[in-house]
Amino acid sequence: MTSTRSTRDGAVDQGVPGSIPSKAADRGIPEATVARLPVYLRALVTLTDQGIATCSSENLATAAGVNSAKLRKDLSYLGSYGTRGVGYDVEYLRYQIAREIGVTQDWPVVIVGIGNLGHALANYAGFSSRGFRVVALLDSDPARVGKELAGLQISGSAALEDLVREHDVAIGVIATPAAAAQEVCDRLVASGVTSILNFAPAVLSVPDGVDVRKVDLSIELQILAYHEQRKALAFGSAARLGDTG
Amino acid sequence: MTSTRSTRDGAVDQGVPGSIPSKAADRGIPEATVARLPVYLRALVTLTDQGIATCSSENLATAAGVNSAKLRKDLSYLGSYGTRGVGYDVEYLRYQIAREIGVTQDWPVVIVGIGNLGHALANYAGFSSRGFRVVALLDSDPARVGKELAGLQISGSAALEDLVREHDVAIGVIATPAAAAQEVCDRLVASGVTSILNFAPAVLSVPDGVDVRKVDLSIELQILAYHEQRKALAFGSAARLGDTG
DNA sequence: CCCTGTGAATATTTTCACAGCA
DNA sequence: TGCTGTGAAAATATTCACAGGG
Repeated sequence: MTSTRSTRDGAVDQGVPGSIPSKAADRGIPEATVARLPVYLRALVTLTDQGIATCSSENLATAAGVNSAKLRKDLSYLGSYGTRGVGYDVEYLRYQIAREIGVTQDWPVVIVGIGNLGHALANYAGFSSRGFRVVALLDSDPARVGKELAGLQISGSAALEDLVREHDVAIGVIATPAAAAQEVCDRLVASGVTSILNFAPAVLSVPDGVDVRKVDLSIELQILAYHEQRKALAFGSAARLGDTG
Repeated sequence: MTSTRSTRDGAVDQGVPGSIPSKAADRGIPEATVARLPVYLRALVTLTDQGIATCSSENLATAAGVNSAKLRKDLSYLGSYGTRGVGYDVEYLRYQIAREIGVTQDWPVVIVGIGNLGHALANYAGFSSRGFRVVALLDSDPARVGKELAGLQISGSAALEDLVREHDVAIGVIATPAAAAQEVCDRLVASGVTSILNFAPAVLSVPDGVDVRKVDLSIELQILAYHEQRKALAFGSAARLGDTG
């Protein structure tokens, strides 16, 4: 470990120069809560679509798939946006959460690697509707460069640095094969990207201050397989199968 | 909450009939550890590919992107597979983890919803190489039914129940639009599926004993956006922007 | 009353630090 | 000696349970 200390949320505590460490300015929301805010946001949008204007913590918790104590605790980190005895105004809470997450503004995003998955990501509608705008698609395969996809022309990878700077991109999506991921990551970071969503099955190493989140299909399946195996052992021939220990 | 109690790992504690609750039989591995085992497994495969036969916890931790204390603690739940003063035998440890996860056997999987994403999932190579075999592709769109993809013919959704039973499928992948997800989920569960990987942006409700994992692009992006916003506030015009508090 | 917001109690996860074995 | 395996401590996260405002 170096002398820079990681905070709870995996970001970096660099003792920000002119900042006052007052409780209000440094409203440190727990990472577990941050990860659930988008879920609440989506649930609130669903409620709005159903014409529901007010909801209790119980209603919203059900819609979000959590229990109401957790929901209330999570919301308490943002402030007091409910009314005791009544509940929450759906629109108002939705706006407050969107603002807290930072999706009241639009984030430009680049996608690198337009194979099967990159293709699907580029066409994903939820992107644009939720505060993100795909501004560039990049691929190193000359056969793909120049093709149009989701209203954009696929650029060659040489254009990466220029495109990131031109559009002031802070968030990059990597959907390349594992072997290319680290190099792409390095180039994105060098160009100014400070958040990366990685779909490549590789561990990325990045400097402090850069956030990486990883989405990995086969890891998710393996986690399910573990639980399946336990269920099978529990119900089937008890503790016998394959246990050579 | 009903009277069945959830265990730490989100599965169900049904007081398994004939099982002995001895420490060895009920090797309850913490969920956080279970989620990392596939990462270690992949790192070990990478080390093998590089011709490395032995590694220290430090080596493996670096390859997996965690710290060595965490790695050793995690591995300690599986047993003592290392050698003090030496390290771990890569092949041996790889096999032990694969067995613990349950990927020494092959799991049949169905994918429901063959749009952009389902298409990409069906073609995903990592599937077959990691203990999973796609045995059926299903879609409700007649225009897609009958088309061939990744060596399989797409079936109409009416065939769901038969296919699940025929192949004894325990794991289902949902890649339909949100509106269809719950119905598909219900049908999968009714046919015998007990683990679901959900790519649809919807909260699924399932009976006790069924595990659901969710993968959601826009949630991941929003989590990154939150941290981006914090970084921007920290470095930019300090704590002023949009903070009307 | 009803339902939010929150301290306090529990549970889980991570990290430390070192005993103990090859 | 060097590195694993693990109790104990610290940090996080979840749940309980109830004070308090509308």
